[in-house]
Amino acid sequence: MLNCSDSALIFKAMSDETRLRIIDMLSCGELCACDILEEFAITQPTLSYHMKILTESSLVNARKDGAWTRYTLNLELMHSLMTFLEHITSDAGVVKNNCICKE
Amino acid sequence: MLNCSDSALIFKAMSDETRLRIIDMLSCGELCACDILEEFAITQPTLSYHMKILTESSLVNARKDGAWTRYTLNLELMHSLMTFLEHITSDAGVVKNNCICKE
DNA sequence: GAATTACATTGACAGATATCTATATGCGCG
DNA sequence: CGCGCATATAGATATCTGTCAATGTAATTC
Repeated sequence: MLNCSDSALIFKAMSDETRLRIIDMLSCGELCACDILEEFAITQPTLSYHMKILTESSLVNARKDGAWTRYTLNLELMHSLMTFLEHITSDAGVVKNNCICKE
Repeated sequence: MLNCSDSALIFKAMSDETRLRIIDMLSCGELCACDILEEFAITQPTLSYHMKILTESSLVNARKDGAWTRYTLNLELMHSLMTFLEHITSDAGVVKNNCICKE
């Protein structure tokens, strides 16, 4: 189960429109950086920077294939994130030992 | 339905551990700033800054009650956000006209 | 009405972020 | 090997973020 600290880092990775659109694209299947780059008005190093943030947060998996880097969405983590959201929005409380309503 | 631009702003508001813990606390019910402040090792102006980010993103509603400001969670927006997450992780694609898998 | 409580605003500042240009790395091919 | 393509890294820079101390504002209480 994700905690608030881990989730904050994941949400930070998702706090950029470009990166959300990349996630949306990857939901359709594996893509290489050059496929993604075509869809945006950004330079190649900027995309590389965004992909690094997405992979370091584990939201996206990277796989080397010759000269290409193939990216896929980490659906498992996305689902964990949705579970986390359900918990912090219900009075179950993720931070059970810290939630003042439990005192 | 939320788009990537709106959602990015909401995720930015959620990209901080303190703010996630505040959301978790509010899932138990209405709280005033002083109740929340007690749970953190931050100063009152810093909490005020975080509450402003949460309310401006519409994740949290603020209500004046005499000297107190009472905060509640905007569950409707949280649910919209979960729906958005489900969409960008399925090949339905939020950015339908932009998703390269549709070309 | 003076003191206290609850909260917001301001100004300062260190550190993080997003972007670019320039350059490096590493693979495949002729 | 040497060239071109795909991607990463480095360096520079402008802007944004989170935090604090100090101060302001408005309601409450005595």
